[in-house]
Amino acid sequence: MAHWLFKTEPGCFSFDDLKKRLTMTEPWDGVRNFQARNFLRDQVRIGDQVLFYHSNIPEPAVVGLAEVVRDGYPDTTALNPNAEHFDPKASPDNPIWYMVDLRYVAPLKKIVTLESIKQNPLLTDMLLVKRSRLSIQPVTEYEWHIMLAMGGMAGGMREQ
DNA sequence: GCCAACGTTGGC
DNA sequence: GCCAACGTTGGC
Repeated sequence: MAHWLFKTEPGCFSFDDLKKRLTMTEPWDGVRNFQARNFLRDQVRIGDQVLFYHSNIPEPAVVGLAEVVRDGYPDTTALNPNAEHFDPKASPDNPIWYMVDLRYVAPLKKIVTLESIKQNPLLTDMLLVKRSRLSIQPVTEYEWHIMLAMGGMAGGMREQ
C-alpha cells in the first residue's frame, strides 16, 4: 500500500466536494501531465492512501485524507470534444490519459500548510517542496507519518 | 497579477 | 535530438 499527495485547486474541485460524494466514488480526471499520468497508470492502486492538497490559494495546505478505490483507467474526458481537458490526440485505442477513483476518508484535525511543511527539517526532501509543480506525487512512509502527526492524526485516523 | 520554474511543442 | 519559443502551474 502506497501513499500519495494529490493536488487540486479548491475552486475547481475541493475536499468538501469530495465529501459530498461520501456514498459514491469520485473520478480524479483531467490530469494532463505525463509524469503524473505515469503514476496514475502504473503505480496508483486500490487501497492507496492520499493526502488531499489545496493549491493556488492564499494558504496552500494539505486538508484531508482520501483513499484510492479504483486502479488507473482511461480518462474518457480526453475523448470528449466538449470536455474542458479534451485531447484530440487521444482515442479509445490510445487513451493517453488516465484517471483513478477516490473516496473521502477524513479531514485533518489541523490542516498542514505548505509553509509548515517547508519549515519542518524532516520534510526537506518532500517532492512538494522540491518539485512543486508535480500534481500527483509519491509520499514515503516516513513522510506520511510525519504529515499525519502534524495534522493532529497521530493517534490513528478515524475512518468514515 | 507577477513571474520563476518547468513541461511541451515543433522547426531545424 | 537539440533547443528556442511558448504555455501552464502555483507560490507569493
